[in-house]
Amino acid sequence: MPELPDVEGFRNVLQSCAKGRTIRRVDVRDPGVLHGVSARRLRDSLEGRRVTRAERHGKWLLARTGGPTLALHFGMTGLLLCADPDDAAEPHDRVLLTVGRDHQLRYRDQRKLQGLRLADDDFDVVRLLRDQGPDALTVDREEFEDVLASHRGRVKSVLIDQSALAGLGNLLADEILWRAGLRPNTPANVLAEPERRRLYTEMRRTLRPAVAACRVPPRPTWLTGHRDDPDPHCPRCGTHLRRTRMAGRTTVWCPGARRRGVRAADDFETTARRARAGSGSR
DNA sequence: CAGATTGTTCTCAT
DNA sequence: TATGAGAACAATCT
Repeated sequence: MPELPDVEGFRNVLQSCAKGRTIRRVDVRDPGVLHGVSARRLRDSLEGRRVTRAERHGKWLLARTGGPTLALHFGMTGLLLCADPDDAAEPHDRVLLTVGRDHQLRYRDQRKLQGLRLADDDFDVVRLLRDQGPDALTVDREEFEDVLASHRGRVKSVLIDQSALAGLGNLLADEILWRAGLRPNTPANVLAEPERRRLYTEMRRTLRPAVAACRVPPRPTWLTGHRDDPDPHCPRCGTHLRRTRMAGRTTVWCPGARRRGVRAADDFETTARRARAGSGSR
């Protein structure tokens, strides 16, 4: 589940739950989620330290302490929540961090595909993020277009390749390509300038509401709202949606006419904006 | 029971 | 060197 918007939500959880508070207790209930660090060393490194900053790069969440940094990755099913330390933990709560007097961060994950790491210092953080591309939420248009121009692979593969661009997952990539009216199997480096520009614009237009919702919202006007339908149709043009496999992931796309669909989407957003502005000013 | 899953990483082939 | 396919990882659901 967790893609950039979800992790951005977890960053807010981390921020509001722990920022400025001291880590009083580290309770590793399942060491299976720890990577490269023992439960003991994690505890000894973190207990007594204060959480100073919550940062995110791509799908990585970082809890800075001024000394070591806790790095969290949520795989497909992970999440972070803030609870009362007195509330009973659930079976999939793998690590509990009691912060301050009455807050507790809980790393919960049904599976254990990813997990927690400890970076001893800032060099370690750099090492951890070394292979990550620019963050999808903050990358500027020029750099984004450079990413496209420098990859010959299919544009969908490039969008979900964390070393090319960090943060997008399977749902977001399909959603953004659909909005931009581009086929996922197009080689990234053959996209013309207007297409590259459109892709960047639609990435931003998709990310903004997704981050606000802390997920890719399955709205009726979005591809994501229909991709799991038994007989999925395009919410813009009604064309029967195609499901294929690309880069090992289920890929949903609309084989219908393209420019028309893009305008329809633009019109929808513009109309919605006007409606809001109108109702607000009257 | 087979097959699927919104993530990453590795191996092998092209 | 770059890219793609497939498997592996863990746990659950259809």
